[in-house]
Order: sequence, then C-alpha cells, then structure tokens
Amino acid sequence: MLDKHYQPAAVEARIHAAWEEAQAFKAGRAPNQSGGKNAPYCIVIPPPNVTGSLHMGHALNNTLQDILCRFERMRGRDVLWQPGTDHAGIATQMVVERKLAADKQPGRRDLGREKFLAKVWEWKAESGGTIVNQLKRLGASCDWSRERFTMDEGLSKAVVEFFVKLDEAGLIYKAKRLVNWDPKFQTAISDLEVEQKEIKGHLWHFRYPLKGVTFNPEDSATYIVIATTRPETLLGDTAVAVNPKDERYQHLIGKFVVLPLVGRDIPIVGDDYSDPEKGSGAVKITPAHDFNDFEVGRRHNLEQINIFDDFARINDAAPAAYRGLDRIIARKQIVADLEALGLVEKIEPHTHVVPHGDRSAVPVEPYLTDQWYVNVKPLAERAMTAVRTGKTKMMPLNREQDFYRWMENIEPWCISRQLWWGHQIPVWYDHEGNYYVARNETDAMSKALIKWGKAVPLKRDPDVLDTWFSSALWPFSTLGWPEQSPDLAKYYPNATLVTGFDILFFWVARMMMAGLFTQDEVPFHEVYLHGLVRDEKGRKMSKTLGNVIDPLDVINVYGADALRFTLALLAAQGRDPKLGLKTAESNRNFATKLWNASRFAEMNECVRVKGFDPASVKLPINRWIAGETQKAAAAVTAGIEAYKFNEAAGAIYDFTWGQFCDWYLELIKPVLIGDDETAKAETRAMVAWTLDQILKLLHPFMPFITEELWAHMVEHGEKRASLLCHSAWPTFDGLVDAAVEAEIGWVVRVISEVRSVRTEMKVPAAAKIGLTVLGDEKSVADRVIRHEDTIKRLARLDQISFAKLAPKGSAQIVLEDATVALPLEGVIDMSAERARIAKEQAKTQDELAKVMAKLGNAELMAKAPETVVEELRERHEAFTATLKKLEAALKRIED
RNA sequence: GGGCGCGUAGCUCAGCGGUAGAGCACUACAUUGACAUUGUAGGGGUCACAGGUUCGAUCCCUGUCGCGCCCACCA
Repeated sequence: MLDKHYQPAAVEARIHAAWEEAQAFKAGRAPNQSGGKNAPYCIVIPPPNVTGSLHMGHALNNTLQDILCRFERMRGRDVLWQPGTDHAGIATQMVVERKLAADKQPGRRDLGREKFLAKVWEWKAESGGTIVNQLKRLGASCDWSRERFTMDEGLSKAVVEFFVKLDEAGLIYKAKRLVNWDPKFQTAISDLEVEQKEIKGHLWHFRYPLKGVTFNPEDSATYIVIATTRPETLLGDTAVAVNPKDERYQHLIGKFVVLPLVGRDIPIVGDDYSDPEKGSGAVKITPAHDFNDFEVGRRHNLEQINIFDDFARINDAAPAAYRGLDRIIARKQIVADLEALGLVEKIEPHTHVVPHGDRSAVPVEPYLTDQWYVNVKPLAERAMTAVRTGKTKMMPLNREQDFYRWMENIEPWCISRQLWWGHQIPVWYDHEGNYYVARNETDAMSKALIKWGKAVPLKRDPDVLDTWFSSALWPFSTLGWPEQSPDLAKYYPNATLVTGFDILFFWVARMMMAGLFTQDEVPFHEVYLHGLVRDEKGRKMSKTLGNVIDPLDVINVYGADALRFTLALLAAQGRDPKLGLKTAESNRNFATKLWNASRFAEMNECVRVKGFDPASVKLPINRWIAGETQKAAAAVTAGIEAYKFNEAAGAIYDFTWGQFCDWYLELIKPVLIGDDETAKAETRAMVAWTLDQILKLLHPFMPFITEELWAHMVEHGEKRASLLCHSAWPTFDGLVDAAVEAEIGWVVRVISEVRSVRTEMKVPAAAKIGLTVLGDEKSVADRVIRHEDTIKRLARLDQISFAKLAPKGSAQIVLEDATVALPLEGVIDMSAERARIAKEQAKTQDELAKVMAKLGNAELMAKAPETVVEELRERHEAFTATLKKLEAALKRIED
C-alpha cells in the first residue's frame, strides 16, 4: 500500500540507485518495443565548469536535455547523452588562487608552474565531482560511464590535433597586435570575453603647447586643446590628429606639439578619424593603447610606445616620476601635474562605455603583445552556409540572425592565454626564435633537425589555449576523435544541442566551425537555445541582489520532479524564464495529486490486465478517457518534438489533473461501488491502463515519482520487471469517438451547470434538491438515464425526474418547494452557436464571390456557389493527398 | 548607433483572425470519502496606446510610448 504522502527525498535516492544498478542510461542498448529502428540519438552536455556547482541555469539546461533524452529513449532510439566537465581556464585558475590565498598558502607565482598545476589537479580531484553528483540528483540520464573532462588525455590529443590541422591549413598565425589585456590575470582575452560597462567618468580637455612658440595660457594660438577620457595614456602619445576638413585646425597639420610632462615632439596629423563634433575636434593618438589610434598610427607611420607593464602599471618608457604607478594613480597624478602647469582647459562629466574583463571585472587595456590567432573567416563561411542551407537549424529561429550577424563580422580569434591552467600551445621555439608547430616535442625536434641539419635545443611556448578552443571540439572529441572510432561514426553529427543563447558565439558558433573543419560535417542538426533563468521579478539572479535560488534547495524542499516540471513549464521560446518558488510548490502538489490518484487506484484494486485493449472497452466513460488519453499523448509528443516544453508539460498536467482526476475518477465512482461486475472489471482495468499512460507521458518531466509508481503497480501480484524509463512511448490511434466525446461532454456540462446554479442561488448544502428534465426529446432522456447515478452524485441531486410540460430540451431544478427552470440546451448555447455558423457561411459565400470575381472564371461563375465549394474542396483534398504522398516518398529517400 | 524581443486578470505567464485562458492570490461553500499538498463554484481584463487591412483584430501591418537583452573602439 502506498504511503499517504509522497516523500521525494527517500524515493529519489532509491530510484537513483535502481537506475545506477541497471546501468539504465548506457548508450547502445537494445531497442525497446517502441521502435525497431534504434536510430542513434546523441546529445552532448554543455560541459559545466569542473569546479562549479549546480545553479538554476544548469538545472534548466539539463532538465530540457533530459526530457529529450528520456523521450527519445522511450521512443526506442539508441540514446547517448554524453556527460563531462570543462577545465574552464581562467575561472578555475582564479578559484584555486583564491583558495590558496584564503588558506595562507604560497601563491601561484611563488609555487611555480608545475607545483601550481599540481594544486589545481588536487582541487579538481577534490571538488570536481560535485557538479556531477548534483546533476545526478536532478535526474540527468547521462551515460555516466563515459564521463569526459576537457583536459583528459584523449581530449588533449584532440586539441593538439586541431591546432596542428589549423596550422597545416594555414589558418594559425602569431602576431604582435593590440589585444584586450586583463591586468588582473595578466593575460590576453578574446573580444567575447570583454564586457562593455557604462561608467560615469570625465572628459578632460588638455592644452598641448605648440612647438616653437612660447606657451601662454591666455593665448589660444600657442597651444591646441585635445579631449580625452584617459589622461594616463598621454605618456604614450605619438601624435595629435585633426580632421583635414576642419578649418579651425587645418593650418596646424604638419606642425608639432611638445607633449607635456614627457617633452617629446609629436606631429599634428590630418586624419578623417578625428571627428570635429567630438570633444575639441583634436584627438591625441596613442597607438599602443587604443584600437583606433593603432590604425591611425599605421596610416601615419607613428611610433607605438607601450607605457604599461603586465599589471597595467606605468613602465620605464615613461618619465621617472610616473614609473611603477598603477594606472589609476598615474591618472590622478598626471591631471594634477598638468593642472599645476596651467594645461588643463576644462573637465567635463562624461558617461562612456569602458571595456571590462568578464571574469576579472576590472577594466581591460588594449595592449601590444605577441599572441596566437586563428583566421576564422573561412571557417565562418562554411558554418553560415550550413545554417543557411538548413543543415543545422536554430530555435528560436530569430537567433539565426544573431548568428549570421556575428559570423559576418567575425574577427581573428585570439587563442593564446598567459595562464597556466589549460592546454599548452603545441609550439616549440629554437634559439633563434623560429617556431615549430608539432604534435609533440619529438616531432618538433625532427622538424628543427631538418631545418638545422643537427639537433638543437627547443623551448615550448608557455602559453595555454583559450578554454573555448577545446570546448569547440566537444561534440566529436568526446566520441574518440582524432581516432576514427565507431562511436564517432555512429553518434556524429549529434542530434541536438541544448544550451543558453548567451554562449551562442562563445561555443555554438565555434563548434560549428570546428566540426565542419575537422569532420566535414555539422556537429548537430538542431540547436535549441533557451533563455537565462531570472527571479520572479525578472531580475538576473546575483549574489549581490541576494535573489539566487539554489536548485538544490528547491530539490530538498519540493523534490527534483517539482523543480524539473517547473522549469519545463517556464521554457517557452523567446523569453527569459522567471522562476518563483510558488510554481515549484504547486508542481510539488501536482506530484502529490498523481500519487494520490495512484493510491485511489490501488485501493480500488485497479490492476493492469494482461492483454487489455483500450479500443475494446464498452462503457461510454471508459471510451471517453481512452480518447482523451490519445489526445493527451499526441499533445505531449508534439510539444516535445517542437521543443515547446511548456506546452508538452501543460498538456500532461491538464490531462492528469483536469481530466483524469477531476472528472474521470469522479465519474467512475458510481461504477466502482455499484454491483455490475462486468462494468467494474472493465473500469478497473481502464484506470490501471490510463494511469500507466500517464506515468509514461509524464516520465520525461518527472522521472522519479513516475518510476516509483511504475515499480509499485503490481501485475498479478508481482512487481514489474522492467524500468519505466525503458518502456515504450505511448502512441495511439482510433481511440477517439466523437459520439462518446459529445455525450460525456454533455454530462460534464450538465453537472457544472447544476453546481453553478446551486452556488448562485446559495442553496444550503444540506438542502435536498432534484432535477426535473422537461420536454420529450428521447435522446436527452436516454442520456440522463444512462448517467443518472453519476449526475446525481456529482451534482449532488436527490432525484431526477422527467416531465413533458415545458419547452423542449429544458430542465428545472426543484428546491424543496421552489422550482427553478434550467434550460438544458442553454448549457451549450445553441442560438449563439447557430448564429456563428450562419455568419461563417455568409463569409464563405462572400469570399467565394470575391475569389470568383477575381478569377473571372466564367465556367465557375456559371455554377451554383455550393457546387463550386464542393469542387474546390475535392481539388484541395486531392492536392493534399498528393502532397502527403510526395512527403512520404521524400522521407523514404532520405532514410 | 545597429539588431532582437516583450507590454494580456492583483502577480507569473500561455494563447492568437471568429464569444478572453492557466497557475498562484482573492471570495463563498464543502470536507470522517485517493488527495486540506483537497474539491466545487465565483469575482476580477477597452489583451500598452493610436491609426490601417478585414464582415470581424488581443492576434496581421504602420507608428508612438514603456521595459529588457545582444552587438558596436568613437575622444
């Protein structure tokens, strides 16, 4: 006997153990009775940061993937949900460094590369399993036996192979360029890792004295005013630019100014970049510290003077007074010094965007360094073509626009990072600085040997690769590439990728490029991009706001099923889901409702009957629920197939609660307590059967409780042998019976109507009332008689009687001595319905006339409208049939 | 500056050319009956605003206002 309450914690642990024991999610299983096809279906998990812990975004992402995987597994496909974790370069290095500091241990630099990396691996061994265990608690049905890590041996091999192949294709190069430099981590970062933040700063207007004249603050002819938001870069200025069309400054082009504080003579150049509308119309040019200035510098052959060190402190290229100062302090100092010299014209408040490191949250500096780049342009072209031709489809569709926009404007990808935690770049240098890209040191040596004719000592590039470089390979590196493994052949391309749209460029785009480049084939056929989980007010969840909802807390309180169901219901396309605990609570209640419905079935000995066929039941009520089950199954299936998880979840929720519990179980109670044994037996079997279908349809969303109930339902006194997660997905045909649907619908409406009248008239609960059905329509009377017990019970009527003295099809309720007439037909407002149909017909006639007029088809015009409609319908049907045939044929060809 | 999305019940959101929907909240009644983690009934909406298309618009088109997100090196 089932307990009175569902206890998620205990059940989840037990079910989880059962799944593990059975290795239920291992890929390559034999097909179940659902399909015979057993076609592979592969999803790779977006690998979470190995040092991370489960947040709501993971919960949403993995719930959706799990729904798809469980659904397809039940549909008989060979599902591989590939799990694993990401080494997450900067993030992990940061976490470990922070931990060392907190433990008062020697820092990264003190330890040195080797020892520090040992610490990171230690940390990984300690806490790397956390997120995996949390995913398991969520119910993720990954094939856990195949867990991978981006830095494990095979995947590292894939990374090297990818690098070498890119190099062989001439797509890798090293260049000294301005990069986004993160002074906190002392590494380059890619454009994508830069966040623009709006900052309230100042616009400083400085006077740069002209060379050859004596500076006089009173005489504007002795200086030129430039405006800047970054005074400290003055130390690296190598020109002042004015617009050649700007009459104020034209005469100064070719002259020089003396750079204040530094004393360097720098030219005034004419360049379109200078916008007369902005600032003073004259702009200082610092080629080594600004992307625009870099370009201006190139055009005018200007010197690039780097004034920062790796920490963004002023270096030795600057006057002694500023050396070693942090950039912020240097800024203040420089402004103060200029002020003292009378060189500050004015200071205006100014709001502008400042680039920040997305991990470090400090402003990044454009910084001149040697870095490795991938020329991704040709790869991007292929990726765009693949999306354009529909080889990979993105959902929601409008994300494809974002994808194209980014791909079309793609810049070279800076892949080197000055970190220690990551894949070290497979490049070796000789004593002259020549470099050799190689799969390993031995290969590099032999390459050097060819060049020099003798063995020369080599040194490996100390930099590591961008984390996303290895993530880009995830859909095939996890399957064994660079080996041509059977798994790779079987599961690549993956079926679907489910991820947040926030990493569309970081990850999805790069997987597309890497996949097409190495495998000559897209990595996945469909991409489903979901939103970011927000709090119930729509704000981002953040520690500072204190509005973070920890998925594990929700699981502990309401159960994993409730959380999953809540997330599924929120996953409507095209908008960020907002999560409140109230929804989780009501979905917990839904689980309880299902639990109790099962209890009811158990108490009434509703046992599954072997060989039971829902198409053969006789009682209208049973035929009705069979039809409703078919409709629900179709709705859930269609919802999941279309990635409309909210609709799918909503469909099974409504069916379970609104149809099965609220109506069906109530309607059959008279049968179950009656003495018609045949009817009773049929109904019991029907209850058990329907419940089975509910468990299956709900399983992808609520795997734990459904698996538990499935195991609990006995068949001939025995526990079921097989797991629900391996059972066949329900697909039905021919169970919907329009006549039965109409009849039960009518009964339902009569009951509702009587109930409503009771409430409106404030009939005391204890009052005895009866319903008198008036009129002499036999069909109405028959229905009433057929469902008399049910109607009496659910409408709480004392008696039902019949009378002829009233308009047809109406009824009256007798309240002790008062009598209330109730139009039975009014339940289905026939007059309104008829009016609607009449209108519809008028419209059709109208449109028809228009169409005919437009066509000017004399032949058609000559005929009566009814004939034309008939003819058109036939043509339409013939056309549709042909279309269907064509589609089927096409599908066969594809298969 | 460019792009995308969103304004529907008190709240969170579905829906979408043909009589406005759900959950939660609210009101009334019920409750030894599978379930108070419940049931029944009810109140509550010019579907942001203004034009247009249509027999008919919450839905399609245009514009306005408000909100959010993404991309962008402009002093």
